[in-house]
Amino acid sequence: MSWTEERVELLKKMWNEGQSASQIAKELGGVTRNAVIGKVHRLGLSNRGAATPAGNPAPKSEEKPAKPAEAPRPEAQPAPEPQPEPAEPAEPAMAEAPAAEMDEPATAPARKTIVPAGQPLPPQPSANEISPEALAKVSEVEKKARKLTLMELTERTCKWPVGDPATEDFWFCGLPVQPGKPYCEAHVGVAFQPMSSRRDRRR
DNA sequence: CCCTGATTCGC
DNA sequence: GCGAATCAGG
Repeated sequence: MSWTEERVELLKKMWNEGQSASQIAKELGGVTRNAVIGKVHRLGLSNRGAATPAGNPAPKSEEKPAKPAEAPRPEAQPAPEPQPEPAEPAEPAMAEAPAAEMDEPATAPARKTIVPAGQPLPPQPSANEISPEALAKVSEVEKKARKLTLMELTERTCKWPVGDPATEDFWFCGLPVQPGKPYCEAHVGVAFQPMSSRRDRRR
């Protein structure tokens, strides 16, 4: 494979979108993440987002230059979602091991709830007594989600479903999973409850 | 272990 | 110019 203009453009686009080199490499195909990084450097766009092409008095601190507004107001609207029904809350918190491996692509908590696709969002973590923080983190992370389809999921992509499976507006988080877990950090936070207020199971 | 980008250097 | 190997870090 060679760096055609199209490929370079896609590279630039994705790089500036904040995609990682490996993700870009996968997307392009035929190249490794090293190739991507190498190209990125040769193109001279190593510091993405921080558009400092022409001799600009580079900012001394580098943090999140490409993030204009994002003030996590803990009291602004951590409001998750109104639960339509008591439904199924989170995931099996079990002990520690949620029966990890299943070669099935469908390892997600996808509920086949027959909800009248109107506006309720059943598969969400439904606000329980989970840390409002964790919930806020989830809604925040969903913006950065890779929005993968079922087939795009791998052993290392977060399998948290977002949206209504009955509509087109459905996808999987897809962010890097927490090693050993089926979800990314944010979703692990809501999926595995600290096992409190969970004793309704009086077997 | 998984991942990230950065650099080097033979090709 | 290219990218594998390596480095440095999370």
